[in-house]
Amino acid sequence: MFDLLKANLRSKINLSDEQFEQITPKLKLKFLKKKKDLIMEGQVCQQVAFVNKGALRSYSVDNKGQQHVIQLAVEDYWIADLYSFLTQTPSQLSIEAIEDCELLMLRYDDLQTLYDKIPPLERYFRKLAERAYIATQQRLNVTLSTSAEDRYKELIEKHPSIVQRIPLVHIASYLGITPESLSRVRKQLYKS
Amino acid sequence: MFDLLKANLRSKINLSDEQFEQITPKLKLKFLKKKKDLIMEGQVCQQVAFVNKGALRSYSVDNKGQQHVIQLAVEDYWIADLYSFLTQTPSQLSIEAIEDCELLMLRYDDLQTLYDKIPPLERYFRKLAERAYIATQQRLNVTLSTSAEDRYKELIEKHPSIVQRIPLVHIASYLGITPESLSRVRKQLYKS
DNA sequence: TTTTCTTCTTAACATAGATCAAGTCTATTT
DNA sequence: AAATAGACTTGATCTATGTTAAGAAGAAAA
Repeated sequence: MFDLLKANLRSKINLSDEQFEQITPKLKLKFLKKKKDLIMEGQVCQQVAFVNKGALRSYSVDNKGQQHVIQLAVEDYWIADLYSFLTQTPSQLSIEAIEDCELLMLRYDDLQTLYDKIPPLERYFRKLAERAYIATQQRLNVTLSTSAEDRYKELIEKHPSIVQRIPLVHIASYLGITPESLSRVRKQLYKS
Repeated sequence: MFDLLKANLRSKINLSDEQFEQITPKLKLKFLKKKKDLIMEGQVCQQVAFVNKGALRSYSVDNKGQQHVIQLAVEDYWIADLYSFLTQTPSQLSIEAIEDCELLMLRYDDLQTLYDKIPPLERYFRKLAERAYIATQQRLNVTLSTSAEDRYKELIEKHPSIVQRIPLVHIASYLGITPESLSRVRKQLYKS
């Protein structure tokens, strides 16, 4: 049950078995059915979720009612509305299961306590935040500088499994284009 | 010389004078003239810079030779090519002074050592990375969901000083539009 | 099996913003 | 003072992507 997370932590920091055993009691296993919400806009995001199994998306809704996929998460990723989680203010995002999910939930207060008890854990989340920042900056850069077609190609290269698992609507939204456009892009790609 | 940084650190973490005095010897003051580069594409980013005075931009160059502003930094901000800095691989970004600058430079190795000596400093950079991640995610969200005009309006609201100080070309690039388009957006805004 | 969703595709038309090409107005250099 | 460069604007035209609308094919529900 904790194997995936343990391996993930240990790939980035030094963590003794005792330290890991201080963490596990704080982790709550949660099952979430496809289409169900993990959090909804307006709630305070109290927990971060580590994905043991399944796939989820976080998305915002703009003033025209359109959804925009902010993050896609599959096994071995964390997902949360970090803004809400860190500031403990109501969420502007919603998170929804795209497939049936098995999640490990970690509460805000517990995490703060663990930071003080286990310095390597704070290092882990520092690194995680840094990587997430870099990745988002690169995504922004790609969004500003390349065509829809190139963005799709890049996604295929970087995350081929996502392209296969996740419905086209959500991928299109993640790329910042309409499903219709993505469909045309695909058609174009098959030609050549 | 260290007042701005000290205040900044202390607004986010608890830090004793002794701890701060462990940090200062590692900070090197650097003056950078307008239009000069802090780092150029291809170099490894060895240091992060805290801006005491002035303004800088980091930017990428795409395969058509077009520049894209990734980050704008003024007083009280940090700037670096974080990807290069964290992975210690050659930079894909360049950083250039938009105005004459006074910077405090902190080396990668020194920072790693300081993390071990001063846990609050690691906390500071964890928080910094988290905020940067959130801000970039929101910027991406805005870029994907709103018109050039609305993005410009939002920038004026969030960072009015930047809009006044920084040349239009760079603001346009930061917003992901051409200078011509931004000029038209401005014209449109003055009308109403 | 029939009906109803989902997911994806296709086509015709509309538009925000890009591109290309000048031109103005200041500031800086010579 | 003249010349050059920098910062911004304006207009005409073009294009990638959005919008609207419809339909196909498979999956799920009834």
